[in-house]
Amino acid sequence: MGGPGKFHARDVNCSYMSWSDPRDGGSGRRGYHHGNLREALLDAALELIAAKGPAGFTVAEAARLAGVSPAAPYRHFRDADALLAEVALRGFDRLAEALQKAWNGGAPNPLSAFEDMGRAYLAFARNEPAYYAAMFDSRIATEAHPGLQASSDRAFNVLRDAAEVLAATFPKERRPPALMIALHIWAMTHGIASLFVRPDPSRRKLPMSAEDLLEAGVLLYLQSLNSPGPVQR
Amino acid sequence: MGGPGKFHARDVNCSYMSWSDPRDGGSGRRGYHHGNLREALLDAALELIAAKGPAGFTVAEAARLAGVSPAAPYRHFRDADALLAEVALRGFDRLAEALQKAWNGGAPNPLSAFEDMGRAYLAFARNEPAYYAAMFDSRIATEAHPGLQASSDRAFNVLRDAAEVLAATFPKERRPPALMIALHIWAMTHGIASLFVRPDPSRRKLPMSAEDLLEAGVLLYLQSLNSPGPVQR
DNA sequence: TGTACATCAGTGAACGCGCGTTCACTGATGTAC
DNA sequence: TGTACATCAGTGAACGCGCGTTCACTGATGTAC
Repeated sequence: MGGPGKFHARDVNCSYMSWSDPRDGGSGRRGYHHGNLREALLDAALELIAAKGPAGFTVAEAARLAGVSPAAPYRHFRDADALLAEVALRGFDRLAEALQKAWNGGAPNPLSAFEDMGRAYLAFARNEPAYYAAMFDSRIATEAHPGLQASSDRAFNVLRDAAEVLAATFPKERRPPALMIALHIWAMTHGIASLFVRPDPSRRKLPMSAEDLLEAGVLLYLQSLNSPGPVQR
Repeated sequence: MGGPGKFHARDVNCSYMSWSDPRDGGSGRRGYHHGNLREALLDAALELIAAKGPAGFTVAEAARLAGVSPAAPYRHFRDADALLAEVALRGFDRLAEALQKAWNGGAPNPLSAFEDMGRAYLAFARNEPAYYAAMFDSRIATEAHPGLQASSDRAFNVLRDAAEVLAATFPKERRPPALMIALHIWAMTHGIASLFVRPDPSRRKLPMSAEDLLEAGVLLYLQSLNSPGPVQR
């Protein structure tokens, strides 16, 4: 497995720079103190989750990946769940950031910005399966870890705010609440991401690109907001 | 934990009758041969998954629940994954059955039958979390276990056939393919079920009933199929 | 009806393994004076 | 600038545990004759 030294940061995320202690001159050796163990453990957890699913992560192996004794992680995390919860929290932050960036203030226009957000969600599921699994698959109870709920809400609120702007472009009569629109779009997007996109053993095949499927679905859904009346039976 | 004897069938599923060997006169004792070990192991797996998630299931504990030595399961399943795959397969069969029943041949009319199917999907996620987790959450690769893919397809085809019938009730011009409709509805339903319905530690709160959310979403989506033209910007 | 035999489901002991967590400890860091 | 000391991050050995899997076995079942 990749790279020199005992660490395996590889393509896990962007905090590679923090893996080697700045004080060791970049040689890869370190002294008694790791210097960045907390970050290193979070990176190791990501790598393990990506490789074996959220259940395949263990504190002992994360410590080994970080080149540290099995007792060391307990200086930074109360237990395995606390570490996983922190991974999930950071995942929500990254997702919120990605969605925010894709929405881009509603430019060039709310609809296409909205579609961009959907694509960003799928891209996140595809490119960050470890975060995605920690956020949605895992044994972590959202309520049990303070901050996690807030972080999750922050990500959803990006979607909700966008839905608010988008909804305002549609005729007012019979328009459903923006919150509901946001929930529908989230559910469809999340369903597509979970069933067809994330690189999991249980991923399903799809006779078209997931992006196209989502775009068509969102367009059809939103089209109804222009529709004059209720569906006819 | 419940009930007399060493077995814990409880409310796991309907095969309770098979737990006690018919040859022991219902006393709960059994001889050297279990008589229904395969079924008992599947039931035990369901119970364990329900209690601790798909990762919390182990062959040894399933054997213990079934009142049998840890080596016995290997007479019936090659390994733990084979057992889990069988659980998933049966889950798809049960889901297909539930959807078929809810669809009820499209009666009383395609739209309301379609809505009933959606509710049946949510009910399945709510009431059979163990099956649901084994089917969608797990480490089981659909392709690796013959029959599993077919079983999964069978369930989806119920939805697809229904979409076919439903689509035929809408104006033909600009109507998307029934397969696509089915995928959109599946994704939205699955998203709602996964995020808001299944009783998991990571379930989210919802400001309305999941059933109402889904019904509104499906109605809005289908409404667009009556709509005269593409969405206006 | 009885007997010999093949089949096969379950036994129980054993193996090596990795886990989570604890503990008293130790070595590095940084700060007060 | 130097020294004493508090703080704290990481050590390494140990614990008890449960796991998956194997093995030669044994007892029950059913079948041939």
